Amino acid sequence: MTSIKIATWNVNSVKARLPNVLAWLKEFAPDVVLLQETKCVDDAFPRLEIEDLGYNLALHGQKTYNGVAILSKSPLEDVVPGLPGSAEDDHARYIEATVFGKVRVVSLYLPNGNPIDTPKFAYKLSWMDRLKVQMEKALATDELTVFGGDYNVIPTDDDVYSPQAFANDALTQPQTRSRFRSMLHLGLTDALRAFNTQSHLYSYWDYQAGAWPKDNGILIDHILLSPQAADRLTGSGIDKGPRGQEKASDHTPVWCTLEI
DNA sequence: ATGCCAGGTAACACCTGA
Repeated sequence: MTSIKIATWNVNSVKARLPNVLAWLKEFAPDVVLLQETKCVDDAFPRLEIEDLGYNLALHGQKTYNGVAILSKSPLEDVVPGLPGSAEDDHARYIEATVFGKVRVVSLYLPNGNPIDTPKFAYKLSWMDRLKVQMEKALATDELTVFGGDYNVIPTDDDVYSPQAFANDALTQPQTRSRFRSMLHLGLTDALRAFNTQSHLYSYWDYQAGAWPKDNGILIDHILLSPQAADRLTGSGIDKGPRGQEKASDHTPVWCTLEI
């Protein structure tokens, strides 16, 4: 048996965050990393610096916005970029690959959806519907599957410092939350919650208004596991270290460990 | 509530984020 540590982190530009990312990879030593908001095309990705630390890469980037990636200390197999289900969706928000020869991992960046009275919210909801279809397909196999990323979903009012402040936000709407719950009801396990049941655990703190020192955060980065993966789950948590560093991303990594 | 910070693009302002 081998233990692997899988983490998801929205880095808010991999180029601007490169020193932070490299320092964290060395210190935290994850085996698999799911990145979001890399904000650069694949040719501009800081490939060599990360490969020097022993990682293989699967990239699905775009200019300025979005962009997802998978880093793995194992080779990456059967890489598939893009979320199926819409020909006109050109956002780089989804990539999947097999790592360690047996674990199917997905790095996803679910649309924010604000403001809720615009097509952006409809796009978010339809993207969630398409994601659920992918999850159903994965569950129809017997693979160990890990869906990690920035879901842009605050699952409950216990996952936000001020429910009132987010009452009209796309991240807390009933349509958003019901879709997230329906993913769990497929039989997926929330890796963080399997080992951490206390309320007010956060993975994101706004840059503005002193949100970090005041701990005014929200929990929006999640790792959902297929039953076969959940059977191998041995631990999980949030690594708040990176959020306190200079030039930090506004998100911090969420992680889990699997015995495979 | 908006856009108080941050990043990117492009150009010395504007868009997006959550």
